[in-house]
Amino acid sequence: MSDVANTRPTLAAVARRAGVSASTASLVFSGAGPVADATRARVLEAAAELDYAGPDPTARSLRRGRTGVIGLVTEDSLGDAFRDPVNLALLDGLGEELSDDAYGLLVLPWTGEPGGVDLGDVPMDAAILLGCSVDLARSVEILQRRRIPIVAIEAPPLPGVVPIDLDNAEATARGAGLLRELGHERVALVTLPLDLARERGPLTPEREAAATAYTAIERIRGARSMFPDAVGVSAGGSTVAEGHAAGLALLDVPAADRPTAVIAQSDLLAAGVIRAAEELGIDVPGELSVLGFDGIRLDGITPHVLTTLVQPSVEKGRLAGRAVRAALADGAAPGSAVTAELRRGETAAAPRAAGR
Amino acid sequence: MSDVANTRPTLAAVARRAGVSASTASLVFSGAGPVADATRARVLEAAAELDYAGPDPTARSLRRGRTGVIGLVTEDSLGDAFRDPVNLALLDGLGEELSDDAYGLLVLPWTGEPGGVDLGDVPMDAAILLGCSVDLARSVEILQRRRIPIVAIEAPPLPGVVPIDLDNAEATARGAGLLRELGHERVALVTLPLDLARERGPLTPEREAAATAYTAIERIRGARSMFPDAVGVSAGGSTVAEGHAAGLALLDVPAADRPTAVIAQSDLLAAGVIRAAEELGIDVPGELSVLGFDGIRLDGITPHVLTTLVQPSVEKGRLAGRAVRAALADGAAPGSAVTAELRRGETAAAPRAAGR
DNA sequence: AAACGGGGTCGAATCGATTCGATCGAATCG
DNA sequence: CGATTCGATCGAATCGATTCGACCCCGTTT
Repeated sequence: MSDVANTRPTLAAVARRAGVSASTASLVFSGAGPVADATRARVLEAAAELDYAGPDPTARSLRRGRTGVIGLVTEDSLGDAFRDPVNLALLDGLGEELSDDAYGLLVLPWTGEPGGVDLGDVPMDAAILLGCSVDLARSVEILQRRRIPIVAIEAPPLPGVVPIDLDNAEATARGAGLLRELGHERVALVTLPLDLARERGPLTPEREAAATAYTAIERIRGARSMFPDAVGVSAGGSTVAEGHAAGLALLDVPAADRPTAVIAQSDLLAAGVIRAAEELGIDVPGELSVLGFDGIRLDGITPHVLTTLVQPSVEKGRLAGRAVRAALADGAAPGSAVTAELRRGETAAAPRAAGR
Repeated sequence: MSDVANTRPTLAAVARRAGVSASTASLVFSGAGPVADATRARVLEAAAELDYAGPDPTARSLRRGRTGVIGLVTEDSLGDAFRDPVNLALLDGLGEELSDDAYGLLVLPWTGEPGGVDLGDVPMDAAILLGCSVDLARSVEILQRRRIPIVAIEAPPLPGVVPIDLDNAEATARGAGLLRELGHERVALVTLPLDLARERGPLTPEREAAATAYTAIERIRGARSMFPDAVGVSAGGSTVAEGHAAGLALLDVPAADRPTAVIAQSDLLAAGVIRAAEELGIDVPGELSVLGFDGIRLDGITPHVLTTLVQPSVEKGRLAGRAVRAALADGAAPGSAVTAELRRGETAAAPRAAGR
């Protein structure tokens, strides 16, 4: 009652007060091991008297070698990472799997270099890399030295990293194939940001070569497998506004130079392109076909059912969650791959169907 | 090279190999204290040889008493918490403040009881409560026992908890006042979920009395200060779809029974109500005025500029971040309050303006 | 009645670092 | 040239718990 007043009580203090050893007190709180009812009651009473809040999580983590925390590394700012509906769906799946084991999700925006979080300094049991580019390799190394299991969602293959893959290139190729079948020849691309700089602007061979964002690169590759010479514009993010700007850049030109189809790398970008077309008086799909990617719900954002590649976002989250759990339990880690399916919506048709 | 092969190397091992004491090796990595260049080099070399990844964050946390983690407690599922644009904006503000000190944000969905995360078991330096209801009081107690500073955003006042408040009741009253001035008398409410159950349905005195969601309660109170007898419907979430459903419930009735204005507790709900009105052939604002709350961007979700109460969401995040930093630095914690401002948009007008 | 078994408790080692105070040699000062 | 100071390093204590093996006592089994 004298020196314990100010400082936080410890398990040892509780044990002393209850007249038992620290080991026994520990057993009371952890639930493991047999403890006589009378003893348990005495310890709990002592704890209540001292206002003890239970074992310190940090100390427990050290001893047990587990923190109960899983890091989610993103390359976006905190807010932007979750502004993408695909990531939200992924979070749903992830939450489903992780909540069972009461894991907490530690969101770590990885900005590149300056003063940001050093992945090596963060206490966590495993890491999930979300939409991370090639630059991350160094951080991956640190985590691996620390023997932390890593699950990467749509990342370039790295040794020791469990991949959750999406057939970005192949799926895009399938979508592009549809456009080709319909008879399109002048096709333009609207891509996701190419790198951490997120600079928007026309796609040049140099910029493409310097790109680091894996998903964007793969989808470009898929599109180019059908339309090798397609022109394009890179957006500064996956938003309707960015798609709108990109759309204007591509479509606000003499009709002869205008593409007859746009391959957008996300549904939000596609919606923006469609909006731009509407503003310019270009009929979709009559004069312009638009292909999206993701298959998110576009409630009221566009009146059309988008022609797009529907990816199983929630499932990706579940798979990532399961992979983490498996890695933590067995040490073994099942990688996996999912597939996006082409949905023929209402925004793709044969070129010049309007009969000009 | 023999027994060190399998297990993770420790600072002690590195020190031994470099021929220095553990204390000196620690100084090398922490940067504190003077170390001779030659010694430093030797230690780093030893570390490299052993593939040492730097001091273990868990051990460091225990010794230092700091984890570098801040808990963000929400009552939604992982995904749903971030589906609300207001929360995203808040995250932006929070990230701004927290990234400087390289704090990680640990997202903790608090589901109530079953097997979810126990807030007492999570290693964190401070906690931010986001949109949390009265039920949380017990968890708050645990955190306080653990001497963890708590910042609560829009929560009922609790002793020892730093509040970041919004004038929900007063702002709503101002908005309702506008409707009254315009001449409305039959006004209906569309509220946010009343509790963790999120049951949708008509507002009854019993349900209102049993409500636990602070923000919803306050906004109802504000509305009732102008329209004591307003009928209402509670939604199951802050989404356009929920607003749409609520709108249909309120508006799909004989015109004589229909309210002339709806006070929605969020912009998304308001957008849903407007959509429902459109479907029913009810003109907004001619036959129905709609008031929102939040002031988010509703890009293309509705053609109108919403009449709404614009709250400074990003600022709330910043304030919360600053409060956390202050609490961690000084122990002192500045609470604060922000105000929502009425924006007269295009969705409120005098009743029956269409001249029936 | 001796041996056995097991529930209940305790001591001591351990998890991996940080940090305070002490030590020691060398450089600086008067 | 002796005294003081400063830089570099080390030992030992500490952070707060968990856990393994040992131990004791008492009820069973044969």
